[in-house]
This record gives sequence, structure tokens and C-alpha cells, in this order.
Amino acid sequence: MVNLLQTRRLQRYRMALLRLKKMGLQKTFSHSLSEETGISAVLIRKDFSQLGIRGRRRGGYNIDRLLEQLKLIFGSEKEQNVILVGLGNIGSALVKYEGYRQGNMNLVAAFDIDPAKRTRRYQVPVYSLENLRDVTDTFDVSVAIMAVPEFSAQETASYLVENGIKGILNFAPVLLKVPDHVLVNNINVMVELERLMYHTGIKQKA
Amino acid sequence: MVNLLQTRRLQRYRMALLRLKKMGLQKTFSHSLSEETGISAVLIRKDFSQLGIRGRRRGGYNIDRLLEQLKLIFGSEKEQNVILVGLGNIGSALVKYEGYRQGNMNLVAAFDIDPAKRTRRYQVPVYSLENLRDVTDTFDVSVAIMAVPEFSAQETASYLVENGIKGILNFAPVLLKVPDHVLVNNINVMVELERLMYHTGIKQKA
DNA sequence: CATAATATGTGAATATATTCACAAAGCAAA
DNA sequence: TTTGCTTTGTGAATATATTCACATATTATG
Repeated sequence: MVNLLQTRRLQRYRMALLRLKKMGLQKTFSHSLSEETGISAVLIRKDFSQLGIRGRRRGGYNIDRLLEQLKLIFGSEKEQNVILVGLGNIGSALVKYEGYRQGNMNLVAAFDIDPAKRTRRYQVPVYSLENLRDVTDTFDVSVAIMAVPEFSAQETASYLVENGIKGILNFAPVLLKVPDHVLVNNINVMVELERLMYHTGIKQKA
Repeated sequence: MVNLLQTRRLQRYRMALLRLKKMGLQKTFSHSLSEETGISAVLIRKDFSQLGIRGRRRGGYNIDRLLEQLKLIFGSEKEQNVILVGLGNIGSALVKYEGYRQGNMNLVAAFDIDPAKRTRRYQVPVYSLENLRDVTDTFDVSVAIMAVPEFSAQETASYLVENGIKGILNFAPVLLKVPDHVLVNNINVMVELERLMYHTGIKQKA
């Protein structure tokens, strides 16, 4: 019912709506949202319409109601637990990050092969991957952030999947081979930078 | 000529090719690349064809030649300089990151408003944003990584643009308003996590 | 040299996503 | 209550991306 492209947009709507709400607004219009999100007004209306969210022909959309309905669609009233694997540069940054709560998430544990990393210096307990199953069982975790080096990425991913992980946020620049029921989202800083380089380069030539 | 969708794929090809090369292979086939990248073989051939890259009707594609041609298309033989703005959690991780060189990039300086951050503890000099123009002029920088808090993101972005930045890799969860000639790429960890949550949730219900 | 096998290359068909164009609803004001 | 303006909601048209189907080139082999 809701496809991948849409989820991305829905989140943009949500973020924009939260911003507008914080500014004290109570209602909004497809055009304002468009302004705020960069998504065309028609498309916004189509999305809402398709999701069964309806506005008023002149009064626009009620922000609170909208947020509520988006929350329903995104599901997960209850907080969801996440784990983090790999405490390198990116991993350590993510363990210090404080925004999980805001997104209704909770980072419950981190994992690293290096015993030196497994100290109490971090905000969450750090374990060896051997303890993975314990943690996933205890906290009912199905999503993992994976910030491990490229060479061990596939192995780690397979291990995570074996132990019940169904969603992986992967920072390694490799295409992970996982079963169909597992979803991988990739974040690759270098790739994004290179794309910028390429396009600024093009502009110079033109 | 090369659209945004394609650049993403081209980079995947490049990464996969580098991997294959490292494994000692000299030639490859659209099917192998498909296996490696998750992109369909036909689409790969179409892409190559459209870019004027031709293989042999039976021998497949020569990896070195392919890489060379991709490099030509991506342009930028010469190293490009990048700056980093904001030394919070993510910023500090990115300043420590060592992979820029590999992508033919060079992180030349970082910026932060907090004077305490402007020490020599980091691998690159850290300045106040007042010195931005000096740095961009000296190093001919047109791309910036922006890892600043949400509330100052728009302001920072505008300032960067005023000072000649044409590409921004933005980690703040806001849609930046920039002139048409500026390209923004967003990376948002929370959004990606939420999408995973959403989809693993769906699977549970189904 | 003929034949079989393998991959590429590409026009046509299909699928997907987005915009256009406009009717219908709702509010405001005369 | 009528008129006019605004904004939603949506079928149809367009644009974009991907796959199908197959002709064509190339190599290997008997």
C-alpha cells in the first residue's frame, strides 16, 4: 500500500509538519507544505488522498490530525529498540547521538570485536557479537545499524540476519547479500560527496 | 547527458569493478556486474551503451577500460578539495575519516563556531567561519560537508553559498533553501532508520 | 569452415511516477 | 443568498525508468 518512494516523502511531510507546529501553526495547505518540503503540491495531495487523509476544500489540512494519521500509517506507537554494530569513527559518533528518542527509537546496545572498545566509556553497554542473540531476544530488536569496515561487512550482515535482524542500516560501501525478507538501507558518505563533485564539475563546464 | 539516477548507478558500477579488479579479474559481464550491484543486466548494458561504453559481443567488458571510461565521465582527474562545517558528533567522525583520498578528494579544513574546537587536536586546521572565504579562495573549494545542528543549518548553508560553495552534503534534517545553481545532498540517519522500522513492522503484520 | 553457444546492443512494450487541467467543495463577504 | 475566491481531489496526459524480446557480433569447437 505504501511504497518505498512514498515513505521517504511521508517522512519529509512529518518533519515539515513538526516544524510548522513548533512555529505555532494549526493548519496548513498543500502549497505551504510544498514550499517547506520541495515536493509539488499536487503530489502531496495525491499522497494524502491515496492514504485516505482528507483535507477541507478550503481550510487545508489540520496539522495535528495530519501528524496523527501519519503516525498511524508509520505504525509503531511503541518505542522500538535498535542496536549498533561497529565502534569505529562513525559508530562512536552514532552511539553518542541523542536523537533516537525523538524518532521513537531506543539504542539499547553496541557491539565491537575489539575488547578494548567494550568498556563503560559509552552511553550504552558494548558487547562482543557472541552476545548478539541474548540482546536481540531480551530487547526484541529487529533493526541494526552496521558501521563496520568494508571487508567484514558481508560476514557481519549474514550473522545479524541469522540472529533475527530484519532491517540493516549499512554504512559500508558494499552491496549486502541478504534474504528477501531483510531490508537494507545504505548510507555512503563518499558516494554522496562524489555525486556533488560530479555535478558541481558539470556546472562549471556549462 | 548523465542524470542523477544514473550517477548513483555509475558509482555502484565503479565500486563493484574495483572489487572485482582487486580479486584479480580482468574482464566482466553484464550479468556478473548485475550479481555484484543488484542492478539488472539489461539496465547495465543500456547505461553503458548510452554512455558510449561498448563491450565485445562475447568477451564482455574489460575492467580496466571500463574504469577508465567511468573516470572520464565522472571527470575530475585532479583531486578536489572539500571542507567540513560543524564538529559535533558526526563532524568529528568525518574529520577522522580516512577515505577521502580514495575518492580523489581532500579534506582541507574544518570550521566550528566553538573556539574550544579550534585547536590542533584534529587532522586538519579548524577555523572560525569568518575565515571561510580565505580557505575557499586558497584551496578552490566548491563542496562542503555540513554537520551542524538543525537550528543553524539554513543560516550556515546560506553563508556557504554566499561564499562560493556550490555543493552541500547536508546532515541536518531540514530542507535547505538554496539557489538553483547549488546542489544539496541530504543524509539523514534517523529517516533511514525510521524507514527500516516501518518496513520491518509491515513484514511482521503480513 | 560450418555450427553452436554466449553476450552484447537496442527498439518496442510495459511499468512507474509526476504533472496538467479542471470539477467540486467550502468559506467569506456583499 | 448569491457571487467570487480559494483550495482540495482526481482522471487523463505526460514523462521517466525499466524490462522484454530478439537481432547481431564474437568466439569456441568439431
